[in-house]
Amino acid sequence: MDGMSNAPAASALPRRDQIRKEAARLFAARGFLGVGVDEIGKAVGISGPGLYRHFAGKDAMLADLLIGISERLLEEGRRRAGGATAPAAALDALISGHVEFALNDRDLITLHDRELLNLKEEDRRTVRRLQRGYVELWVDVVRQAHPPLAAPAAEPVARAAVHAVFGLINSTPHSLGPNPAQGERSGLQRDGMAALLHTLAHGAFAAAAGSAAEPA
Amino acid sequence: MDGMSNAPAASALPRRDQIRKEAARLFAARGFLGVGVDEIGKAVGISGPGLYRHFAGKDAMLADLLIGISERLLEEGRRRAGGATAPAAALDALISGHVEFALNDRDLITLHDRELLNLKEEDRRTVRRLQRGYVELWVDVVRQAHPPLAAPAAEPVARAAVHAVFGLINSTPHSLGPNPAQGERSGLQRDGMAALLHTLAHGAFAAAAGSAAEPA
DNA sequence: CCCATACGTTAATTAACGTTAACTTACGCA
DNA sequence: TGCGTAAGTTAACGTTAATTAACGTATGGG
Repeated sequence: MDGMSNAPAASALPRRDQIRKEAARLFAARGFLGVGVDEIGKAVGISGPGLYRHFAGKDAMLADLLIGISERLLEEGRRRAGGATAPAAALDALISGHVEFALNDRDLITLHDRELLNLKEEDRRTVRRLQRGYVELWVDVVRQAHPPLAAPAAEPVARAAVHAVFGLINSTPHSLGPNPAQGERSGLQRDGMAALLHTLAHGAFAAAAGSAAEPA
Repeated sequence: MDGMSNAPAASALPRRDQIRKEAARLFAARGFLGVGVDEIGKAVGISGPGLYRHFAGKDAMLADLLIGISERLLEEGRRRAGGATAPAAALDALISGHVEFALNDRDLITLHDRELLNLKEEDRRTVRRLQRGYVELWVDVVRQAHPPLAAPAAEPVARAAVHAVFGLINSTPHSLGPNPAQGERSGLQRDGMAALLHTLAHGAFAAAAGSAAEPA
């Protein structure tokens, strides 16, 4: 009655994960409504309705992807922020983590803020709750790391700055080539891009703190 | 044979512009493929296929919107950059202009980088050409305003930073409430948001220049 | 007066898509 | 051995959506 007692190491990925990966790629490339189930099936080597053995429907695939990445972002963010000793180090760790996400899981980062509107109400609420938690985490850490933003009146500023920095880091899908698969990047190497995003994010927060310090 | 010799001041907007506005709002809210022509028709007071008297098809509406905003961004950007005396002032003017766009035309900014994949090949090429021109304009100005980025090796850095700052400024749709129509904002007032985005953008570019100056 | 044109309407056409049904096949295990 | 279940297959169903056809109506100039 368990159904999956042993983890099959024979094929690289379990079917379900294989579907997740291909669906994410296709949704990111052409949009949730622009991709048919037959196409997802073909991408994993089965055809069309065979997917219904693994997911309840197309909606369920998208929900699985968006909830999954939202959970992982929040969990990893909490771990990193909690593992730091000083606020500045916590912020640094959050930024590094988000940059890693944006570079490693480009498809999911793209879907994360592009396809939320295609979720059914309940799943959308779930994702939004997780996202809200993630934002709160960042806002708290940013305000601790940058004292001028800790003033009560500066809370909306800190919050808006966090959203803006998300937009900044999540911009990588637009600024890199079409998809991972090459060693040659369009210009900047992967590590260079990570370092640059890190720097830009810190610069943005520092500027926000500076302007909040002298509100004139 | 001209068809529109006089500009009708009777109704607020000509039908065509009315359609543009409502289509942009609906596409931004639920995605190009998630909106039917009947719905667009109802939003402007006519029903369904009546739209075909004004646009060749649904694709043509999206193309019109995306090409239109790309042209206006590039044109206004060139005007602002050209009207400045010093590179720093030119960059400042570019940032202000883009922030104004993001705050005034949220729907179009959203569509601009979300629905490009729903364009037919030819229109997509047109939009991309305009976008490329806009990016080139920014890259040139940023490198003049920040000498460390003018080094040949720093060109990819400048380019990536420009994309990142676009992501930063364009994040406003996510960080503000659902849509314009209220005087009360979710937290930050409109002018405060404009000032903050301006500050964040400058901070990011300054950080990029700083890191390029000491590549260790 | 009358007809060409702009602007709509509703009905019909056609294609695509998500999902379900009905039916195989391989296989672990009592 | 034989049965239950996981995992597919193809065919059918029902819906939806974009577009086109066929058909009205006002209007303004010749």
